Amino acid sequence: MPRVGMEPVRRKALIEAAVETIGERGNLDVTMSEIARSAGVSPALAHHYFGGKDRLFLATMRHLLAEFGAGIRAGLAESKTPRERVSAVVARSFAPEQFRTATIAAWLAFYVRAQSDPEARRLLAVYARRLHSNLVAALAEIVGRTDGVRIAEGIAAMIDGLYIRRALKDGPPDRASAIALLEDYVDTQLAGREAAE
Amino acid sequence: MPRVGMEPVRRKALIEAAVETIGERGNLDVTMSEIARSAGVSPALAHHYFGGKDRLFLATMRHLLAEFGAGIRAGLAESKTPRERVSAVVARSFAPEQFRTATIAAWLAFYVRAQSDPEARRLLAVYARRLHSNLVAALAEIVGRTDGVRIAEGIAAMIDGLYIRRALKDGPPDRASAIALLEDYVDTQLAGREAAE
DNA sequence: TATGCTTGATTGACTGATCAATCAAAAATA
DNA sequence: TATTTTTGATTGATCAGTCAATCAAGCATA
Repeated sequence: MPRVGMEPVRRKALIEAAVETIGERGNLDVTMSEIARSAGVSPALAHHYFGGKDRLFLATMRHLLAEFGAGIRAGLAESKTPRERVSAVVARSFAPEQFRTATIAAWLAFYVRAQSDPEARRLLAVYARRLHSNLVAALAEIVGRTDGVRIAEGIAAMIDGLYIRRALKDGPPDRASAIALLEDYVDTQLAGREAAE
Repeated sequence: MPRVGMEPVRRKALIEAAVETIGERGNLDVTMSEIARSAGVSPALAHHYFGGKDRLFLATMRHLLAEFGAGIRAGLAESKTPRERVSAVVARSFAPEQFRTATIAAWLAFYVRAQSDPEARRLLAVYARRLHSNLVAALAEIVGRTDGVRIAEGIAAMIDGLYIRRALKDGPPDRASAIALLEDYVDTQLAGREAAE
């Protein structure tokens, strides 16, 4: 088995196995053995490459955050107007890879983790801040900074709320209705503010 | 020590200790010993009265849900108009007893629990359904059933989102701004819909 | 009023299982 | 042979749950 250059392959396999295992279980009470087995390696190897369970979890969070961030950036890149950028953030937040049952469950589990793990908390705070500033930047061009900040908070709260509520439902996630609810919020808010200017 | 009639006293103390302990830790990885110590009794007594950790957790959830439900009912009782009832639900959702750091953390932990524990899931589903039907009943009187259902979903998502986001912040919860964001959502939505009728 | 019985309350000590982490050694490649 | 990859076996710690024993308060009886 041991060919040279296996490290990045194994790291990736273990991280993806962690997402799946956590997603299936719905929480972080998964063992290193389970994750390793799902990745097709021994538990000892997982320790070898990540140094411990905590660090495997953090690496998994970073992976999820990086994917999410890449999606947002791609969406922003192909948008022309500020209004389109808002829609892009919303749409990418519910992109199929993100709004999957396993991914949603993992996000939720990591939110809880952030309550007690400062590094996990810091990572989530970074994500929240970026999302917020992207939204504010776009919204401020339409309705000014003050209202932009408020609407951005409403959008962010609604996105997170739809995620957490989704975690309690059965069946496949309904992306379309989530996006529709958000778009309706944005439209209604912008209509009200523009009229008030 | 052992006076008769201690059972209800101890049950209550243990449940409240569970909320505090879970709230401090931020997750459900608390031991029976910790909860029992915080309640001032031995771990064995906690097992004696609740039969196990799982059932203590479920009893704790029921306690939280019952308090929440009582708050909502009280708010509805003192409201006259449908619009007031919506505001009452919002305000009571962020009532000081509910929107406390420890309580919020416990809610979040129980949301995760519901991913793997069917009974926990059932309890949360009951709460969600009641909240939804209360909101829809009030909103339908103002904008009709179709829009009422949609706005109710938006409100519920935003409430849950503000809870989960609150869990990541430091310092005391800011109830006022949470309520303001929700009220703004409701006002803007109702204005748009009424105008469209 | 004193005596002893019953019952609920309470605990300390123990057990069995689980799991993260370690390490020395094996296996495969370069 | 030297290096990287990989694992089996082991350890040490943690905890939920159990159980037999203790303790205090009421209750009945004499």
